[in-house]
Amino acid sequence: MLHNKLEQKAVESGVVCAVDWWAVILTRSVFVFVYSLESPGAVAAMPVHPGLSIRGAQEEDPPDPQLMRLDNMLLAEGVAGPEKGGGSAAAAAAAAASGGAADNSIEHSDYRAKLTQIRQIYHTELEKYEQACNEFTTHVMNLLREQSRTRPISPKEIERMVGIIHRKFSSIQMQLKQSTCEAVMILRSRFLDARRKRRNFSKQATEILNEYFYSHLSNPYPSEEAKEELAKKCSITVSQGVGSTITVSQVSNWFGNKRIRYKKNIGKFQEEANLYAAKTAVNAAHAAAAAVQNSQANSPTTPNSGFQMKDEEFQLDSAESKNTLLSNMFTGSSGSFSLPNTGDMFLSMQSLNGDSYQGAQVGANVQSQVDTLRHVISQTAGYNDALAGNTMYSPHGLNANGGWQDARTPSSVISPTEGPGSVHSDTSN
DNA sequence: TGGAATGATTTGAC
DNA sequence: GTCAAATCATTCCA
Repeated sequence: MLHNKLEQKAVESGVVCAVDWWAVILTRSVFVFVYSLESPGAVAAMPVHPGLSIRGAQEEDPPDPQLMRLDNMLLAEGVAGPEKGGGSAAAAAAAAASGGAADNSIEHSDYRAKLTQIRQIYHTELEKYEQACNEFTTHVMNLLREQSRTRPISPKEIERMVGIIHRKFSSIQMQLKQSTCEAVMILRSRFLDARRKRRNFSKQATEILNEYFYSHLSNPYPSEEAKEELAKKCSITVSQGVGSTITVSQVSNWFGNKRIRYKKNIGKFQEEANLYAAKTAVNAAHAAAAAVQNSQANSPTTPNSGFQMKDEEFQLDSAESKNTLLSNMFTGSSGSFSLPNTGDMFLSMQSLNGDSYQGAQVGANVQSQVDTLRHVISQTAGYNDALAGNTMYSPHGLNANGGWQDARTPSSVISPTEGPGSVHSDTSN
């Protein structure tokens, strides 16, 4: 009876209603933030009510499993707990989950910035909430003190009232944490969705990747260094909007997809393979010519001594004049080329590869291009039975089981114009 | 608009 | 950890 009267008085004085009202106010900020992800600026317009508090209740109440789950989640997401660079841990986790893109892309920093905002809102509201709870408890205690003048109030009664307040504020706290978790989840899903959103690579990027793939057809497994190099090369040419770069994992994805799809449908990729093989072969010819010129210039008696073949060292002008034999074999740049005498062609490449330059780096450097040319030759000459075991003329380096020969010991040549002479060790395997 | 192409993800083996 | 394979999800294009 007395209790009912007291509660009624509390309601009349707006005490209990205020608690429910606070539940709305305190959690609104977080919700508003979530919706403001779409329309930033709305947060600033929201009024903020002065606070409450309930620290005592948190210490006294038995741990709520749901609350514990929320706490753990907020900690894991980097919202609760000590600040570590504005939730960078969560951002890194999200980046890792999205394919290991450890780059500081715009999207990444955007995610971090928004997570920091959520964290700030959460802590501000939590602080206000604790303060408000303390004030509110004090207010109720004063009310009880007033009541004690007219009637005796037992400690049990006081305890019960405080308990009611604490439970109310606990539920508010739960709502705040829930809202924050939802905000983080929404942000995260949008962030990940945005990354999942597929964009085709630029033509140049695809060309670079294809060039590498077809020039290493016998073993299309680029090393980490090669992947990095390719990613770097591709990023230069990619223009897909702000923050669009090709990462190492994207390069890995690309090669993974390419290997599978090539193997599944060799016929379909034939033309493409020929095109790139021809392209690479011309490059190889140019490189070989440059090597010849270089070696002659450097040391007439000891050819090729100390020669290092690299893209930037190509001497295309002289290559043009010294390799008309090979260059003339390819007509146009569309990939359609004629091989009137594939045997001769192969012989000339053999001599390039082994005979004339045996033991020299030049020979090693053009090895992959020779492989590519062999592929062209074999295709043109009708060596289509790739899986039949003719490894000499295997157009794609696939073994009889359908796997690439020596797939676990990849060649790691950075540039299609480089050869096995500059093989990098593939630490990933 | 439907199918092809393609980048990303998942799963399981190693 | 990487890989192949299957699959999903999106983009491209006739």
